[in-house]
Amino acid sequence: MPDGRGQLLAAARAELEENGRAAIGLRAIARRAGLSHAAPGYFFKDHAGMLTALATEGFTELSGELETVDEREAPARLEALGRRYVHFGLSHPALLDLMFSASDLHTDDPDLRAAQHRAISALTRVLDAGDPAPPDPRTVMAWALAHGLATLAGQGALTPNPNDAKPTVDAVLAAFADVMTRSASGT
Amino acid sequence: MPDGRGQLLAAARAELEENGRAAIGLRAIARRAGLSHAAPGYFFKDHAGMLTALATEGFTELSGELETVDEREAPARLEALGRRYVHFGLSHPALLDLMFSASDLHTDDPDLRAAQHRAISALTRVLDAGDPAPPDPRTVMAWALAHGLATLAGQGALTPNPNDAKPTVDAVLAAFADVMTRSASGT
DNA sequence: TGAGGGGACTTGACGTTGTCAAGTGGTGAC
DNA sequence: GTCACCACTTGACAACGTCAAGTCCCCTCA
Repeated sequence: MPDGRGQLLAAARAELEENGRAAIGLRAIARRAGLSHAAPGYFFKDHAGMLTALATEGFTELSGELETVDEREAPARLEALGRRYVHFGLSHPALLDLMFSASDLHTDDPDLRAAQHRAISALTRVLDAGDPAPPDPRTVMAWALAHGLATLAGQGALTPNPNDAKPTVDAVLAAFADVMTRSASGT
Repeated sequence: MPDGRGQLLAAARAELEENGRAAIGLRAIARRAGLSHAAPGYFFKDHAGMLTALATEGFTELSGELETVDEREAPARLEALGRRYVHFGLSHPALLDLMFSASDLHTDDPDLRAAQHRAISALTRVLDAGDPAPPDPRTVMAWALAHGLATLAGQGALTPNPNDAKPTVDAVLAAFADVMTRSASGT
């Protein structure tokens, strides 16, 4: 059960959340996982490759959370989706940051792309009830709002301590849902 | 006029935009600026200190752009603000990313804090016509939307190539302004 | 039973990095 | 004319990412 790759990824996750992105060195995670200094190179090829694997894991987890939203509960699903997205960002701020730092990742990695696609599908399925291209501006709007809220709150931009941000976040999500339904009813 | 600190910051900016965050090494920017390998240490103390200086510069520039919005043009100012924020993010994606990566910066640096405060003031001044605490949820909502849009577009999450994102972004901002005015008129 | 091959690492070495202590040169004050 | 200060440089060190080569162990096929 203790497979090297998994242990290394877990070590990297821990290092990321405890000490920030700069602390995830290949040798540091190897030490933490109890493997030799070159083991990460064997599994991930590269430092960027290792970050890519970490980001992939992040997208997979995010998808899992988003997919628990029931597509049928029409009025509340938008808010539910936003709440889950933001909750993810508040629980793993550094990971969300990494997931969207294109220049540090191998953006053409097929696993990464698949995981990204799954997360985006989870969003569009609920919001658009489909997968239209180009997406409805309102879908992108909801995604951008959730994403911005998640990153701002997670980095402590809204409140000095990220943990205090939840009331603000909830108020914003509620206001957004309110604004959306009002504008829709007036059509 | 060629002061060391300024040259180093310029070199760091160039390295960041050309090769991404991972490429801004202390020695690399020293080489690029034509100084000795330890010069960055003298000016910035730390690697994190150097990133902090870079982020500070970013916030100052962002403030400058946001402050050109005229506070009086009531209906359009919200959209104008969002457009400038997103434009900044599209022009300097890696910099915006860095500015909000708390774990890589010295977040208690007074210069950084002042620059952050100035940027946030520029936002709240236009949106709230003041500096209320806690801020109006709608203010935070507009900020989060602009921020999310800027980071998603800048990292190529909306379109494969970040440069193609502008039409999408414009559509979203227009839709947001529309939604906001509709919901306000129905009060 | 024994040879062969492959996966999962380790060992060792290389050049490069961040950081620090100590030095150097030039400018202005007294 | 010396003294102090500023803006760096020089040199050293441990730690880092990357690569080539080696080791161990399990599985397969004869």
